[in-house]
Amino acid sequence: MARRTKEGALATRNKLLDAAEHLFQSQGVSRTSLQAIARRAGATRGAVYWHFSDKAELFNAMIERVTLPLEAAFFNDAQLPPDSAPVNADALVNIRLATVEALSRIVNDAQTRRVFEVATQKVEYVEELRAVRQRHLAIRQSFVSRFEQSIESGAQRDGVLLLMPAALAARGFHALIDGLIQNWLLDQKAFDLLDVGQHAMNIYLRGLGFNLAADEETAPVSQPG
Amino acid sequence: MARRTKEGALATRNKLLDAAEHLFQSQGVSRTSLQAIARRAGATRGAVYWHFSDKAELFNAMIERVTLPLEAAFFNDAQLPPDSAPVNADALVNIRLATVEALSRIVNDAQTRRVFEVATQKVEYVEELRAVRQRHLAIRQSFVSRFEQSIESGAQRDGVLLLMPAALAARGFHALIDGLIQNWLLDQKAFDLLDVGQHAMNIYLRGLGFNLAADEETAPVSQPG
DNA sequence: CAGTTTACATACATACACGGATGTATAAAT
DNA sequence: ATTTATACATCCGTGTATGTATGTAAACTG
Repeated sequence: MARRTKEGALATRNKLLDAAEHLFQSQGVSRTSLQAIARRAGATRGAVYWHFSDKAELFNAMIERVTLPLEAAFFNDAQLPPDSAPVNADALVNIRLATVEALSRIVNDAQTRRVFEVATQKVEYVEELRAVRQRHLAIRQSFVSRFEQSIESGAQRDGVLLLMPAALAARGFHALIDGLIQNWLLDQKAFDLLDVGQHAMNIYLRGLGFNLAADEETAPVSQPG
Repeated sequence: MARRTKEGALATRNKLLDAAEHLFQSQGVSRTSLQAIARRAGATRGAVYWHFSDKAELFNAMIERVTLPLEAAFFNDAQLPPDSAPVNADALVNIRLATVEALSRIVNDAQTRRVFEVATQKVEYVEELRAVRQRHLAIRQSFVSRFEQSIESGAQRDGVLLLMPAALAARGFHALIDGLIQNWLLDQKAFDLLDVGQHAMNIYLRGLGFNLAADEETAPVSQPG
């Protein structure tokens, strides 16, 4: 066979990535051959090598297919149009909403969950995947920076005296969320990610010095009845 | 050559595990052959197969060589002899001390750090390593349970009204510490694990409702001058 | 409609890794 | 002093992954 059409080619590409997701999840990345990926996608290794230069690039594409939209959502929702509430200065609320939405997506979207599981448990981050690691670190840094800004501006707005430099507080906040996600992915029925996530987040912010009593109702979204 | 002596055999075994640690760290578990491990240890695959049935068992032995003493230290230090202070009822202080010591060990002991790095970044948790995963989950659960008890008893002792069920609060606490460790391992010069760890821990506990002002001096250990 | 490019499929050459079989020198038991 | 089990070393057969080279039909181009 050969070239079907440009849309057909893109469909093939997506099928390959779909197959990779599932196989990586069940067998791990290193034990999954390109042959197996191609077979599951109803194609051959020829198709794989046409779309991707090697397994590392395929892996990278698989990750980005999920994380790019997720990052966009995060950075858009975080600076959402201040039409719902005039308090657009309260960056802390934005962060909390965005965090809840991220947790929610991990819980509810199977593909996101699958890819996260692969990225955290089913792959070895060695030299070959240096690019992925670098990107991961960069994204993490941008998250932490955003947290830092939000915490700092929130503290100034509310006249809160932070008990810890904002930069370090942001590290802790990120680690808390990240740790919850990773632990939940390891044993998904051990606890309710949404529930524990929201509570823990509020506890941490309260411990930082914020008084969340006022907007307490804002945080537990997705339960408006 | 052949049987040197029982001590010699144990030395060989340890050399094999040492070699495995370093090779796993730099190349990942799956890309490291038993042949390479043997070579680095100054032995051959024969020695490997004598001491371990396969790579999974070798990996498991490598993990346990570090985690078994660490667990013992944690569960001993946590219920340390109440001679230094008569307040042995304050389980919260014990937990905080044990946590700081654990972080400290990760920062200061190269071998512990190495094995943690392998366990979190350089291995794929697939069927073959189910035993390791099960053990990991069990240990985590015992940690969380201990946290839960400490939080609950601490709250009762201090008359603190917890803003969250102790079981969930413990999940959050564990996720915070675990997340900090994992993030630090990913980029060890991004922040100071001891510093951020202690601050974040105190912030979280304060957010839970505890007033740590009294024993605040107890927490920032390892800085007595 | 002929040529070119695209989107794959097929075939092959190379390269290891694994596990098991077998060999063997030495320590320990008798 | 034998015997025996131990602690390895060496060799080999088999399976399988990777990368590349080449074949080819369909789509696009002019």
